[in-house]
Amino acid sequence: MRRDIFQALADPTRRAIILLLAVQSMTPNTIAEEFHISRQAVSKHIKVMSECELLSQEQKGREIYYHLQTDKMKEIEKWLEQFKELIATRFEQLDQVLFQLKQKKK
Amino acid sequence: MRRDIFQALADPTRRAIILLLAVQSMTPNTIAEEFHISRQAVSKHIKVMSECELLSQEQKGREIYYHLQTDKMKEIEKWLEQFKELIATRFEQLDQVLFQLKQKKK
DNA sequence: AAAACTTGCAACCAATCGGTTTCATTTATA
DNA sequence: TATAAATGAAACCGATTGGTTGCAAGTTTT
Repeated sequence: MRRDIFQALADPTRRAIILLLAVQSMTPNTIAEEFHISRQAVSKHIKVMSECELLSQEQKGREIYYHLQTDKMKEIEKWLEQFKELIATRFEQLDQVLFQLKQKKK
Repeated sequence: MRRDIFQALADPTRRAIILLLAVQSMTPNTIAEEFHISRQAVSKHIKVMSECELLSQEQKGREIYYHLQTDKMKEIEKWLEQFKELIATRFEQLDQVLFQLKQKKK
């Protein structure tokens, strides 16, 4: 079961959990209170995010605090950068084409 | 069937198609040549991306050229910005806490 | 020691996903 | 005009998803 941060972001509930944990590390119970789904459903979302190393856990007595691994989000940014670079080169190519057309005119 | 650009990005094949189309608009057939899946499978990926308005089509005879709507990608960036802002405020809060601790010491 | 709390895991379920094969339609070409 | 090409849509399939309920295990609290 290959996990991927893009998959982690695909679900709206998980995105909301990420934003929650971006502000403050929390336990599954307190996270679940924010949504209208069961504690176990939240637990499954946490599992998905843990599997792609987006979350780390810290046991404190019988509670577990989940921390967001903010660095992992850079993978998204990295992909977006790659994308933007391609767009940029596309425009460079277009510029080149337009320049050549201009030359021909002369 | 609510579509979402985050869903569009969730599949690795679709991400590859996006990068392809970022360079150059293409027809389903030419896209399919790049992958080891059927043309129809590519067609389904295109459908998903069209449904969230990430692609637009341009009919040219019996061919259809698919164009990437690059603006749509900004929704991802927008969400990422929101995320980064929360992280920033978290550090501000941390700074505040550290400052208060320092004051107490005095 | 017993009861309560916090959690993860397994079993189950309907819906969706990513792929296939088959077919119908439209457009270009022989 | 018959044939070939390009595409989308539908039916089907096994795997995965996002949810549920029930349960077991560890930790506090009484």
